[in-house]
Formats: sequence, C-alpha cells, structure tokens
Amino acid sequence: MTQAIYSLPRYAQIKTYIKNQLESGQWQAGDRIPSENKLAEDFAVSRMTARRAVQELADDHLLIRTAGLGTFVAEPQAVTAAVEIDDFTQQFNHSNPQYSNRIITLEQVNAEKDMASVLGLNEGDGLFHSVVVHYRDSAAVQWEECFVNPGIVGAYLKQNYSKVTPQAYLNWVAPATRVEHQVQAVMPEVEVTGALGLASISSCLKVSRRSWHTDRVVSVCKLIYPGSYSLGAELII
Amino acid sequence: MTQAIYSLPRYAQIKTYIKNQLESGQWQAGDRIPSENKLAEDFAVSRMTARRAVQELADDHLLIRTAGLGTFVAEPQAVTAAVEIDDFTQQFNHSNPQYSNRIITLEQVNAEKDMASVLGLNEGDGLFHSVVVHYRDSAAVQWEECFVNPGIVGAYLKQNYSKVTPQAYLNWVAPATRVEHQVQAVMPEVEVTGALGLASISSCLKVSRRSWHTDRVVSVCKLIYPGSYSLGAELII
DNA sequence: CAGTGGTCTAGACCACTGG
DNA sequence: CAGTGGTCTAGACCACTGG
Repeated sequence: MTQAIYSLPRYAQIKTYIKNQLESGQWQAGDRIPSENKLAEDFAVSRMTARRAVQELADDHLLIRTAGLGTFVAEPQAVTAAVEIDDFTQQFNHSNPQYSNRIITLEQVNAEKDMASVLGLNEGDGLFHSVVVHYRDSAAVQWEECFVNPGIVGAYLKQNYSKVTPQAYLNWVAPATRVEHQVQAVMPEVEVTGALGLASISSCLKVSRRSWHTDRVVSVCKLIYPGSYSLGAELII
Repeated sequence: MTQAIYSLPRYAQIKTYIKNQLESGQWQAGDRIPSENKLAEDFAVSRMTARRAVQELADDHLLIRTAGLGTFVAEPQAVTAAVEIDDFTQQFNHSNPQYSNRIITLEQVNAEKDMASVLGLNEGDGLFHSVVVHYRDSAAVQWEECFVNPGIVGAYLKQNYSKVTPQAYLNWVAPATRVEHQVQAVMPEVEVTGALGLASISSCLKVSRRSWHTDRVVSVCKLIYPGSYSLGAELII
C-alpha cells in the first residue's frame, strides 16, 4: 500500500500510511480508524508494531484513542510554530530605574477545581495568589496575576516584592524547564482596566502563561497589557 | 524505592523513579543513567517495560539516548519565552474540508517609502499586495494582508489561490529562513471588522509578520484575528 | 457478548559504540 | 568483544465500551 522508503521501520511505514489517509481527507475528523488488530493484520505485523504507529500519532494529537471504543481522527489542531517574543520576566526588574510596581494582592487561597487540576493539586488545597501591576516611567504596562504551586515555592508569600519581582523570584527558586504561552485579545474587567489606568472598554493583550519545573507546574499566570503595548520587535505594518 | 500510587502502571513507576533522581540532582546533566537491561532487572520487569519509561522521558527531552552508548541526562533547556502561534501556512490548506477563503485584493501597487525600505526596494517600485480572508466552517478566522517582494516571488499574482493559500505558495517558492512576529491587541478599521463579520469596535489580535529568504525580505503581512480567537494551546486562566 | 485499547512478557535480531 | 539502544514478535490478561 504505502511506498516504503528502503529500510524505513515498519511502524514508521504504518504512520506514513495513516498520515496519508488524514492528509488526503480519506479519513475525516471524528472518523474511526482501523483498530490495532486490523492494522496489524493488514500490514502483516504484530499488534505491538501497529500499536506503536497509532500511539505515536495519538501522542502528536492527530488521533484520539479510547479503550473499548477505538481510535478516532482528531479535530484539526491549530498547528503551531514557535515565535520568540519578549521575555516578560526579564523585562521587568528593579535594576531598571524606570521600573516600579504595586502589589495589589498577595494571599493564600483554596484551589478551585480547574486550577487545582492544572497545578496538580486537589480541589480545596491551599495555593498562592498574587496580583501585581508593573510600571515603566510611572505608566502601567502590565497586570500580572499568578497562581503558584505551594509545594514547589513554599515561601512565595514571604518575599519582599519591592526588591524582586514575583517572576524573578519564581525563576530563581524553580527555574522553568518549560513555558507555555497563549495570546489573546480581550477587553478586561474594570478591575484590570482601572489598575492600568485605561478606559473601561480598552482593547488589551492577554498572555496566559504556564511554567513547569521538570514535570510539575510551578505557576499559572495571566498577564494583561494595554493594547498599545506590543510584544515583539519593532512595529512593521 | 519509589512510593507507588496503587496500581500505577509499572512503566509509570519507573518514570517516577527516574524523575525523582533528576529532580533531586542525584543524576546530573550529562550523567549516564542505568541501561534498559539494568532498569528491567532492578524493577523486575521486562526490558520493553523499562524501555517505555526511558523512552517517554526522552520524548520529553529529559533524557538523550544513543544506540551503542547509553542514555544520558539532558542539559537543562535554555528557556525562551516562546509563544506558540498558529502556523497559518499549515493550518489553512485546501485538503482541510472545513477551510475556505475569499480573495479581497490581488494587485500590483507602487511601494510607499516605509514599505519599500522594509522590502529592500526603492520608493515607487512595483510590489504585490494581497488581502485574503480565511474561514473555518464558514466563520471568518483571519484577515491576511500581505506585501510581497516581486524580485523573489515574481509570479505571486498569477497563482490560483482557490487551490493554494498565498502563504503556502510563498513558502513553496521562497521558504522562509527567518520569520519575525509581533503581536498586539487592536481595534481594527471597519474594513477589517466588516470582512470578519465583527462589531465595529471589536477587540482583535494583530500579528505583524515579516519573513526572510536568506537575507532578503520576502513578505510583510498583517494578520488580524477576532479577539475570541486565541493563539496557542488551550485556555488556562 | 465480541471488540477495543492499555499493559506486559520473554524472547529475538540488528546496527552501533567503546575498549 | 560485550553492551547499548532500536525494532519486532506472538503471545497474555485487563478494564472498558457498545449492542
């Protein structure tokens, strides 16, 4: 069926076959694809080999598997390309004389269900919550709201954040081994626009940020920038 | 050794053990970790089970494997503030049945001063200009306005963009060797909001994108997304 | 109930690395 | 050469799903 490149491993050949079916539209989102046993039979390989092909594609989010049900074509994912933008954590520090901040909130709260699951905690567990507004030359440039895993950064609430920013402290205690960002345009709540000194219906840039230390989530943050602020290099168009 | 959560699969227990060694610093970057055979013996499992644990951690870039040599602790990754942004060129293609587009503009224009300098042209030189609106399931998801260097992509205007997207064509003719993005929240002009089917004061995400082929600028694009659209993975907070 | 994916075994052969 | 990871087999038992 699939034209094999010489000596391409069999599981890779099966992957290629499946990917061709997906790309050509033969198998549509939501369709059930052949079972491991069927693929093993069709390609004359053991089930473990067929399984490997399917599993790796599932790991890549091209397929979704459910025991007892089968394997299904995933909804088209927004394929992503990594783009380097400003590192917000390094941008703001107290060695910069233009910089200042204001602590709005610094407290322990009980984890709601979603946040608990993201941080690997149980619902109701204690976690740390902070809200800080960052200024450059007395203009508010960022609202930073963080939820912090107390199992990793136990002394988060006890730091003096007029000396070090929350992000700098987090990076010092638990250097991120992975960071995930998500960017969106929003009109923030009045609480945020007020703190940033904006009109109540201002368009803002929202960056959601999750950071890991090894395999544990250290912090989940929401950063709001005034719309006039831009991430990345110079303005082009 | 490892405190197993009851009924956690054995490969997962071995993963936990390894991760503990990494987190505690027992195994440092560059160290060689026990071989599959050694782990299989220590944990009294088959080699395939031990292998699965090690392989999954290698897939997560915590370990690096080389046949004949062994498995080594990876260097801590340099954290870059990478934001995952949709790769428009791959996301939008005509083999995706949910996709469609509408060409608004496809023309040659004379370069204004700023654009000429960005593209390495002289003021008044001809350049190509396109505006395309992309749809997913008949909902507008992106306004794409491009200025294209005619010295690199001379046949840009002659393509049939009902068969291939402008970005896909650009990538085919002059694969980008560098891409720069800049992200901003804006309230677009009525022309844009109208084409996207939005209220006239909608908050939108604007991505400015410049792409290079070797050292020449191929295209300068402005991408506008509805504010409800988000770049990157799932919504967190 | 038959079928599915999830886990696991105890072997095997291979290409490759270092000493 | 002995050891490593990469691939692969032909079985097995399990929890789970739908009809």
